[in-house]
Amino acid sequence: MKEKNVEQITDMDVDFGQWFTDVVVRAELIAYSGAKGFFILRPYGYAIWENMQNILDKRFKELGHENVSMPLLIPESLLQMEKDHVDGFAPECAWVTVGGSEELEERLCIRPTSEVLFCDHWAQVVKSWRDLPLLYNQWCSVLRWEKSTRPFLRHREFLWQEGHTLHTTAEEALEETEQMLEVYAELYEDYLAMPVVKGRKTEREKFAGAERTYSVECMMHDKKALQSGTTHYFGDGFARAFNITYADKENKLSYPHQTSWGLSTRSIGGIIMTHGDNNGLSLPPRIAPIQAVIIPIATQKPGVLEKAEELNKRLKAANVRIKVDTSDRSPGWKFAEHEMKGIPLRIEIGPKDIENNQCVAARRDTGEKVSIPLNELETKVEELLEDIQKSLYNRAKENLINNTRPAKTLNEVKSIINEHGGFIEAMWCGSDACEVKMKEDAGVTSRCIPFEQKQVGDVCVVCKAPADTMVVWGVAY
RNA sequence: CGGGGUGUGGCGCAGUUGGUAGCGCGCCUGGUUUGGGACCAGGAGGCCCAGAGUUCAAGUCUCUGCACUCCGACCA
Repeated sequence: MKEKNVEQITDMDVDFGQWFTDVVVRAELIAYSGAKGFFILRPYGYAIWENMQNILDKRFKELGHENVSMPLLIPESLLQMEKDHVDGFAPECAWVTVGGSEELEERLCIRPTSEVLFCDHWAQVVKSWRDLPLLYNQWCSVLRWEKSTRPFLRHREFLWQEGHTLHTTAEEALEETEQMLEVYAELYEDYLAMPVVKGRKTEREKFAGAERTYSVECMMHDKKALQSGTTHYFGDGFARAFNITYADKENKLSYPHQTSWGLSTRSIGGIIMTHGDNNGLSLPPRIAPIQAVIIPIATQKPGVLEKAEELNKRLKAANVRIKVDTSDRSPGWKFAEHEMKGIPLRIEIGPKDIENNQCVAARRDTGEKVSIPLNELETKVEELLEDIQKSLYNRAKENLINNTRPAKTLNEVKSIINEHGGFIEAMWCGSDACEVKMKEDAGVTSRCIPFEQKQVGDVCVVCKAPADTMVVWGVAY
């Protein structure tokens, strides 16, 4: 595709960070607010989030989850009941200390995550094995006082969903943890056209207070890793800390087993950095708020607007998320604008087309233009959207495969990272010291221990002790 | 929290040796156009980030803040 928009969007090969910022602002996904790290999700950006919400919310409910709403504020004493958890989150909490003109007796934390709120509530309501499992989810925003902030990738306040569940057995809770990871993986692979690496986090990288953390990891276009969704298994640690007990079938008081899992608007940053190019955003059809835009050419010529409206009605009836751009901008302007906004398909209809009983469709992903006979409109558009979805996925998958490399020695890791970046598959002995060494020497962190293991060696990439665990390493966002 | 960058109409920028603010884009009105960011005419819009200095005079010089942004360290 021809290079355009250079005045407006920084070339991604010149400065990927600036490119990203340019795209989110120019495509009207986000606006900066008056407070650092607090971003405005504009209608177009929010619409992407709403589509994700719809997909996930439906899945959650199919799997038996119920939505709830927990308070925004957490009393300090409550936050402190689980030691690892408070150690993990206290450094980035924001506090409410004054109500009206009164200094508060106990300061209140603005939730950075809501585990303790659920625990406190469950300690009161859970009585019997008949009450379990509890499968809860909430859509909300949380606050973490990040030091450096970026649109989508690191907000101080961000929108997410957090699922929290309580089970009678460890097995059931673990199953839930893995099942929800699978739900996230499906969202990424099937809807966002983003291939994922599924796996388990190391001790060092796991969630504060969790016994196990799983994640889906994605590779961005600049070959850095984005942790794209996490699920946690807590065992009965929180239950013990918060004294959540129930009478089991033998009338013994027992501690339930717990999970939590979250996915945030960060995923929108992932879509941008996976599919975007120098012309702006490029959205997978299944998540795009507008899947195709009709551009009438020569709108004053008789019949053009009417024909455009007719195509609009037909495609709408075929459940395509479609809009007609009847504004009085020039066609060229509209082409560039809608490309920047990542609309997967553009449909041009002008006097020449009407004469030939056709329209012209242009793909956002490849720039390719094809003529479509009007009697095949619906089927061709659906085919094209499907094909764009697939080809975006395939392209991202290629990027992931081509930039994942095995390494046997620390030196090899370093040279791969310096030369190519991307993911590195290397064996690991399981020791924290070796993980730290990877970070210090090569600048990479463990992304996850993939479920799909490969034997890329017999010994730890750092200490040479026998190792049978393969870890994926990378530079993370 | 460290290092860099930037603060002048909505956005991007000019602004000379200090003399009281301009350009492009965008926006509004009308008209002509329309197959890759069209053209003409008219118009609206500014406590020059803030505070304190220096000076007859500060967008410009000097301090001190603040904000945003990028890159590191830390985290979804």
